[in-house]
Amino acid sequence: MKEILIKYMADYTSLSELQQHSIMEELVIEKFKKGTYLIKQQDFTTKKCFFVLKGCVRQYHLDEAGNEITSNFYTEEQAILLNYEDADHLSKYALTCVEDCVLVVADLESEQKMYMEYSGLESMTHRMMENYLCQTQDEFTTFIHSSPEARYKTITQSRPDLLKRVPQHQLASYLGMTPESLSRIKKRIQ
Amino acid sequence: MKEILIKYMADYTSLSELQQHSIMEELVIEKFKKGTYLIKQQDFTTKKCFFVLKGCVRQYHLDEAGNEITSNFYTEEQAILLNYEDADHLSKYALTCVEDCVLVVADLESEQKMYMEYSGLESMTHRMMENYLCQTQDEFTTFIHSSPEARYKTITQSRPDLLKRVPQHQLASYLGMTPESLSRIKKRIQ
DNA sequence: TAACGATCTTAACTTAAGTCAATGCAGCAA
DNA sequence: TTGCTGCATTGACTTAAGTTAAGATCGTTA
Repeated sequence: MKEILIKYMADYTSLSELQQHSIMEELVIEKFKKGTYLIKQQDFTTKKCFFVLKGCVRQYHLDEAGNEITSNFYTEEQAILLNYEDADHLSKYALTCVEDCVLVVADLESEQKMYMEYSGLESMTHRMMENYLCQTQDEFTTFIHSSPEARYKTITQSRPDLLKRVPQHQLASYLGMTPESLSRIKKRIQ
Repeated sequence: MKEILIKYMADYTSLSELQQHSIMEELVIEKFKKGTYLIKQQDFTTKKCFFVLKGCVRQYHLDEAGNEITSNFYTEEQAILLNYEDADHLSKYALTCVEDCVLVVADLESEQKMYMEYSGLESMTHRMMENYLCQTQDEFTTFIHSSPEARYKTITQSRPDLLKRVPQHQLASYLGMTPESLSRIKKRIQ
């Protein structure tokens, strides 16, 4: 399991192998059963983040009408940053395990502590964050300029595994369309 | 002009006033005429970033069919991170000044140098980046789950200034719709 | 096994947005 | 002033996606 992290870090880090291993030892790795909530909408929360080693986590919230709006699926090697911008510290989103999961779990204190301990670590996560941001902006652009059908084709290419792992109606929501539309699109394309 | 930056930094920083001012002195601030390109699509580029003190910068690219796809407008107090993920270091996007602009200009070296010089600065930009990422993800979610009309209404609320500052057809592209649709939507809402 | 609920599909209908084309309008240059 | 150019509006038409509602399928549990 840990080799996933090692591999991931290797792309970014200027840290020594020794440091990398020692960091790994300090990380909190937890297992969660399918259906578990990592956090619920409106939960009080301090800063938290996760890194998916195994499994699939869904991020969603309920809109005014009470519909579930799925905003993201996180799978292997993806980082989850929890939005907690509001002054009240109540989470806008819920995070729930679509499958059994193995996650690295971190909070603000543990993160700060590690940054103190390993100089160079913060600049590494900083760079990871920048890349993640740019990638998110790219996806934003492609999505916003695509029809629902084009968005489905894109996801088919970029994350084919999701189609198998996730219920259609949740995927439809993630793609910004109704389950009926997604069903029709699939039929249209064969 | 600089008070904008001071104000902005104040929200994030743990740096002393003295340090803040000294950082400000080191920053490169440049003026650009309306129509100037900060970077063109396919330009070779190393890491660059900007911070808008005054003016409006448009980010766009040409799609396969040769249409201009506008992906962002950056205005006062917004940071521009250039996407340069590709190994070839060719910029996916163009950045052009919609108005006369005053920008903080930074590149990878100057950034690294400052981080060395002022400990605590990197963790500040790191936090800014996290917030920016979460905000982008939020926008992504609202946009993807909105109709073109709803997106227009949202922008009307969140960035009313844009409607005045930017040509309609570019705004339409940014909102992921045709200029004709935007025109009709405006008429519909009055 | 049967029955229930949840999910997915299908169908009929409505509507908003895309497409294509024409017109209107403003700014600019000759 | 005239005419050019680019942008915005309008109209007619097409189409894909939303809406509503009815079945079909699947899995779970009693």
